[in-house]
Amino acid sequence: MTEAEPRWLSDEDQCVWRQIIAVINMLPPRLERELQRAHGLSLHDYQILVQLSEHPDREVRLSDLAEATQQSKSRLSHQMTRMENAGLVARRNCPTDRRGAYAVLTEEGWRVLEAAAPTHVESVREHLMDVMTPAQKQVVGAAFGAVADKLRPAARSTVCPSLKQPVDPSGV
Amino acid sequence: MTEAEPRWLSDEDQCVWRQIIAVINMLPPRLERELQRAHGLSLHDYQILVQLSEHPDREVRLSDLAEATQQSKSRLSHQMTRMENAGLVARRNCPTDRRGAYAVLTEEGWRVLEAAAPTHVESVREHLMDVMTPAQKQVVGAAFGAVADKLRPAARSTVCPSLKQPVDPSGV
DNA sequence: AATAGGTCATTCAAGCTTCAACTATTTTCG
DNA sequence: CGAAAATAGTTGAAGCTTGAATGACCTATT
Repeated sequence: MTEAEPRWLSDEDQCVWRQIIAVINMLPPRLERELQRAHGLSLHDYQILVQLSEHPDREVRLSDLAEATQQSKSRLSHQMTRMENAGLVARRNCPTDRRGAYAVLTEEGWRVLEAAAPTHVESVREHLMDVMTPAQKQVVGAAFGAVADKLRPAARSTVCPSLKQPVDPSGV
Repeated sequence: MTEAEPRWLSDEDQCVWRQIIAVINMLPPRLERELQRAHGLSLHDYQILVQLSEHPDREVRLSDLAEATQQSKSRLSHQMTRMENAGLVARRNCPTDRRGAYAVLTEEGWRVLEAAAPTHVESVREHLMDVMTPAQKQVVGAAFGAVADKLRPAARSTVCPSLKQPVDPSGV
């Protein structure tokens, strides 16, 4: 693609976009392979374990979990089934809403997460965080924060009580 | 996720990492849905069409194409089969290396790309480029260029020169 | 010229993701 | 109230991705 016609991307923007998409294409597979080899977990498994571990009683409503991990309910449902079969999580019916259910972290799931976390963090450092300067990281954080906010289904940012204790800005 | 024992992530890094992964999780599906609805193309289809369109004779060796689009040969092979069936590309045997093959952009593929490009560019703008300030874009380009370079098997840098000049992050 | 070892590309099977359809429950509101 | 609409979550089938295995060909070394 070359011609500059209506609302095209400038050369600089084009270049930035290609770097971003290259990272999007390469980073998750790399992290996943390392997680997989070392602990038999997928990246999505890991993200779910992390979410659960950070919530009171290590349980989260499925809808909230789907939103927190940026995936469809359908996918989460399949994912849950797999992780349930692997013994990492369990489902629990919601007493106050009979449609609903909680995902609960099992003891096993907690242990696996504890074991996997250091390796995974090391991967993230090696391939991402240690490659950027502190100043770059700060700008990237701000820029991607804005992008992510705009991508998120805007509705319920402050509503749902079962999510989010206040405090820690890093802790979603 | 609590103890800080080995090499953990700082709160700031943690926060940056979560923004990045949120974008990685949300951006491609969003762009893909818009491309799909408007032109029946997947993001990977589009990336391949773009690559081909930019090469002499609109053809590229499959290995090179796989590398340029950051995917495995296996995946590309399946992808090619699908796109061939859709009439977007064709395969051509390499005359000088009988193991090899070229992917060639068809007339149809070119037309589809021409039709899809404006919409897709608009999506990229809307969800990504227009959300970042020029200064942010520059820093993100440089940072992700470094990350991508380190993730790539061996190859050369693809950071365009304009991104390499340092930037004052306070001006962001 | 022979052979060992590399590269190019495809195939298969298993697993994962997507989308639409579906059940069951709760909420809205005329 | 009671019908319509919205929400929570699941399911199934089709399609896509992955990783290992394979076949075919090239290249370096001897």
